[in-house]
This record gives sequence, C-alpha cells and structure tokens, in this order.
Amino acid sequence: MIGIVLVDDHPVVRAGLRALIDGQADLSVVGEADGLDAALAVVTSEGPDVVLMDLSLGTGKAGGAAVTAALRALPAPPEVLVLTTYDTESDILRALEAGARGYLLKDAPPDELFAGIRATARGETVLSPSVAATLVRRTTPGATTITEREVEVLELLSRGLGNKEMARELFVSEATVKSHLSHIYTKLGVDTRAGAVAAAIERRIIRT
Amino acid sequence: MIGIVLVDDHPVVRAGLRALIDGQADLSVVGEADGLDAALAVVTSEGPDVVLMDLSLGTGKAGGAAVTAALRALPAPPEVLVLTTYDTESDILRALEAGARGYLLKDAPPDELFAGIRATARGETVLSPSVAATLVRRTTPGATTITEREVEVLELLSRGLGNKEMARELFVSEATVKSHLSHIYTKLGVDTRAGAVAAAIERRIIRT
DNA sequence: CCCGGCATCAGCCAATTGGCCATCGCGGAG
DNA sequence: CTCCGCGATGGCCAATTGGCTGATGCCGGG
Repeated sequence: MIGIVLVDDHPVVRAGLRALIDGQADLSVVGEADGLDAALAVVTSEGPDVVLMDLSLGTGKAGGAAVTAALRALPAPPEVLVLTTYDTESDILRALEAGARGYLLKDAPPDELFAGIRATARGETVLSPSVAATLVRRTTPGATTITEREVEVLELLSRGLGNKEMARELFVSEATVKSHLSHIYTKLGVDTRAGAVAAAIERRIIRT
Repeated sequence: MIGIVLVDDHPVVRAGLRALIDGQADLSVVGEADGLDAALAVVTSEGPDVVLMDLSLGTGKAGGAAVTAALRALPAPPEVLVLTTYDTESDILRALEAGARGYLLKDAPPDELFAGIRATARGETVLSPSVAATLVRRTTPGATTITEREVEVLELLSRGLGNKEMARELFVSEATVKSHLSHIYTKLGVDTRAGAVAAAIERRIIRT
C-alpha cells in the first residue's frame, strides 16, 4: 500500500485527487495540507511514501518548490511528485532542483496520474510528455539561459521603464541596458520590448 | 434534488467536485463534460438544474464564456454557475454577459460552493466576495473598458509587432493603430508598449 | 435631435529604440 | 595559462515610438 499526502491549497482539487486515488486498491491518501506548515506537520506525522505537490500554492505564498525543498530536507524525506497546471520552463527546473521526483500536468488522465504515483514510489522519475519535451528543448539548442541580470532587466521592462530609467535603477549606463536587452531579444527570439515581456511571462521567467 | 452537470477539462477537478457534491443530500451530479460539444450533449440529454462551468477550458479552445452562451441559447437553458481560478477583470464580464448566474472562485471553501449551487438553482445571483469587489471597482471609477479593437491591438502587441505591422494586420492605417495604443495606455495606466503588455496579461485581458 | 464613445485617419516633432561594432575586467573551464 | 561567457561601456545611425491637436463617419442613449 502506497501512502500519499496531498499538498494543494484548493479544496476541490484535494477532494478530486482523494476521490480518484482512493478508487485504487494499492493507493491510499493518508493526509492533506494546504500550505508549507501543514505539509511539514502531516508529512512528519504520517510518513507518506509519496507527496503530491501543487506547484502554484496560493498567490504569492511559499511556492511548491519551496515546500518541496523543505520536505526533502526532512530526516526520512518522502518522494515528491509535482502536479501542476502549467508546463512552462522555470517552474519545472526549480521543482526538480528542489528534489522533486517527477512532474505531471493536472489535466493528465487519471491513469497517467496513478502510474506516475506508483513509479514515483518506486523512486523512478516521471515527466509528462509535454514537460519532457520542454526540458529537452531547453537543454538542447542554444538553451534559453537568461542570466540573473537579464531577469532584472525583464522585470523593470514589464513595469514599462525606459532604458534610461532602467539604467538608473540598476546603477549602470544606458548602453549596458541596451546590451542586456539585445541579448534578451536573441535568447527569447523576439525583437521588441513588448514581445520580450510577453515571452518572459509565458515562460515564467517573470511573473505579473 | 438539484441536478448538476460539471463542465471542466480537468479530470481531477471534475472528480473533486463530484466527490464534494455527492456528499450533499440535496445535490446530485448528473453528468460531466470536458468541452463545448460534450457539454451541449449532456445538458440536452440530462436537463440539469445547474451547470458548473470552468472558465478556463483548456488552452486556446472555446472558452467557458462561449460554452455558457451556447448553453443559455438552448430551449430550456440551465442556470450556469461559473467556477474559476482567477478573479481578474475581463473574464467575469464576458461570463456574466454570456448569461452566467454567478461566479465563484475555485479555492472557495466547499460550504460556499454548496450554498452557491443552491442559490443558483433558485435563480439567485452569486458572486465571490473578491469578484464582487472587482466588479464594483470596475464600474465605479473611470472603468477600464478596453474595447474589442483595443484587445486585438494588445494581442498583436504581445506578439511584438510594430505599429506598421499591426496596421497591415488590422487593415487600418498606422495612425489608427497609434490612436488605439494611446487609448490603451491611458486605460491601463501605462505609457509604453512593454508596460501595456504586462498590464494586459496581469488583468487577463489577453492570455499568453 | 444632439452628444458621447468608438474607430478611423493626418501631420508634426522630440525622444526612444534597436542594430551593429568594438572594448574591457573578471572568474571559471579546459 | 588561455579561452569563453557575463556584465559593463562607448559610439553611430536609421527606424520606431509616443505625445499632441484635430477631424470624420457611425451608432446608440437620453
């Protein structure tokens, strides 16, 4: 019997997962949590085999990646299977770096979900096809390696600042800002600031 | 007994709603659908009292607002209660205009959900507190009434097009595009294209 | 019937942007 | 030790953008 803890701040989603999972003979939900603290408490007390983790915990709160890291830091850490709505870049990486075993999309059919849970319990890595594809795309070519500084520029950009203002904000010259922007354009495959903002938001490089 | 049909493309969410609702003596889920066609089919065959509608149906597909409109156009239309993750502007309006009775957030506690369903079945209007607040905010001041045409411009803008390209795309002159942009800037409270894209995405006027 | 909002278009002008090229210091990988 | 990537900078120049004023046609509400 595989013991599972659900971490998601949506009661509806928790109920859905519980209903689906409890229909499986070899799976059992042993606890639920809606945030970081509750997750730590229930995981330490129940010692589940697998934690199903929603990445987009609430708005602005400690993200699923942070909770994942916290859980993996426990003495006998559970395997973590991330379950989320989006399949866009940076979240995936952060979650996997935080120690998640796998990554499934919420709109995955139940069968895929069950298989993923069992595989995770066995210590295998599970990735949604589209997620895997994204990862491959990401590591294969020039790899969209937006540097930290470039992210800063993108954030200011999304606030509508001009080059001069960004320069002031970042304590660099306008030329430098332009340089960063040029790099951003090539990396994101766009050639305007507006396009860069949209691309950055879409790939979750920045959030709104 | 109130008959309910669930329209949501996430199996997990459907299962969750079904599990929660079936725990209520006076509520019963009589059907599920994951898209426009299925929704029309199951609603005509089951004649539910209330339809629980997810607004963000899939990516790019016919949105929940469209499905709502289609359902309300049926001979004996069911009451529609929109259930969604976000409480940001434009979606709400579109759904209500499409004939939805009310609007609840997915992270609402189950009790609120049940109460909402019963109220909707009685023909009452239900709005999540935050949604109601948003509506008030929206109608009170200058009201961010982005016109349809302006949304088109914003979409092209987010794809990084220049004024000239947008003009070609929209079959108007460059001057017209600039005019639309100026209006957009004042309405969104920004003064650059990049800022406009970010603001538009944040308020869910456009999606990525 | 008039007014306001929407969409359309025009011209002017200053400021900003984006492309391109070249340089420099620094720290890590080979 | 050398090469490479990142961050920072300078300059040049054409194209684009954004602000402003003003005007027209159409439609719907008061």
